[in-house]
Amino acid sequence: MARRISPQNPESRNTTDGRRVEQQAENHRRTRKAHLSEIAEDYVEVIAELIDSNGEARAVDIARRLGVTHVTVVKTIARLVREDLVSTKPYRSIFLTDAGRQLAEKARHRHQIVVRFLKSLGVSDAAANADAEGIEHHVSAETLQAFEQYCRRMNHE
Amino acid sequence: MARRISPQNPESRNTTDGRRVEQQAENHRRTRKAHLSEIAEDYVEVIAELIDSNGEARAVDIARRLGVTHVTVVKTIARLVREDLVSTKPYRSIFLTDAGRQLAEKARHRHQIVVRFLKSLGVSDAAANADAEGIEHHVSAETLQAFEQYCRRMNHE
DNA sequence: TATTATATGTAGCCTTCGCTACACATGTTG
DNA sequence: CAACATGTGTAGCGAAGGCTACATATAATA
Ligand SMILES: [Mn+2]
Ligand SMILES: [Mn+2]
Ligand SMILES: [Mn+2]
Ligand SMILES: [Mn+2]
Repeated sequence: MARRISPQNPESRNTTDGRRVEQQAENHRRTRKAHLSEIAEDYVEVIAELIDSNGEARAVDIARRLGVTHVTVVKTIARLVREDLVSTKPYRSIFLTDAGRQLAEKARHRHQIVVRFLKSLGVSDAAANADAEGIEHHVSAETLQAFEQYCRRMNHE
Repeated sequence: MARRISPQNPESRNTTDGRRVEQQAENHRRTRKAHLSEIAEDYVEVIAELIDSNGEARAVDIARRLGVTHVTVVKTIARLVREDLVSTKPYRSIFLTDAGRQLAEKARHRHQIVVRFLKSLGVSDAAANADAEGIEHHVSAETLQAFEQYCRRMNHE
């Protein structure tokens, strides 16, 4: 049983199939890579929100909003500093660099569109907000545009 | 500048705001948790595919489809064994447990719905397939239902 | 101002998912 | 069956994101 059709046996290794498999791998790689930027996006998004509403972003507030401890925030912020998305001074609050502000703006924009889209589809506010937090990071420009278009169509009728 | 309205100053700490912040934290926690199951879902999904098409799932094939090395596969499979989703014997291929099969079925189903939904929205095949790989893991039952409903509406007209 | 509450920072731990390098088992083929 | 190709396993590394415990700094207040 369990006859071996695959690896060493070329049967399932034709070019067509090989291309399909490579495409699948590429999609998974993209998704994994997206996950690396997810956290960065959520951080700068929350930081931008805090700066808007409070005038500044402090580690405890970021921690509270992300549901992690302040230690985790401090460590992650260190990475974001390395990546030139935020800047800090000891015992002072956290600032966005130009790149960080830009990323935050993009993230916020996308977040809003995804939420609006889900609501337009008939999803409840609670579920829309919850799901958007994950979905937002995996939406390509093309898909985002489709979401926007759908919202527009819904409103203009 | 940068007046301090937040932490030690109660101004932005009323109950309403506090609840909103707690909700936001909960959404982020959910998303993080979802990420832990993402990889498990992708693995069992790919394993199920391979068993269907090849009669068995081997580490190299899983690796090829996920775009990682076989070492990563072996290590992750070890975790899935601990979690009772798959089983292995040394130098033999990889099998799904009942729980694994069940999860794979759910993952495949969801994956298909998300892809169909995106295509129905007008997204290209390439983008739909790529984006679905990430989106699928962040779609609640409610949202999935909304996706299905939309597809049905599109077909029945 | 002294005390207390809150915020920030640091040390050190864990887990997961990646990788390379190399050893060993199994399958294929001359 | 011997040689070679392919698959599997293991050792050991790194980066990230979590955490607790504890030290230090800053802010609020008695
Ligand atoms: Mn998010
Ligand atoms: Mn967001
Ligand atoms: Mn996936
Ligand atoms: Mn999938």
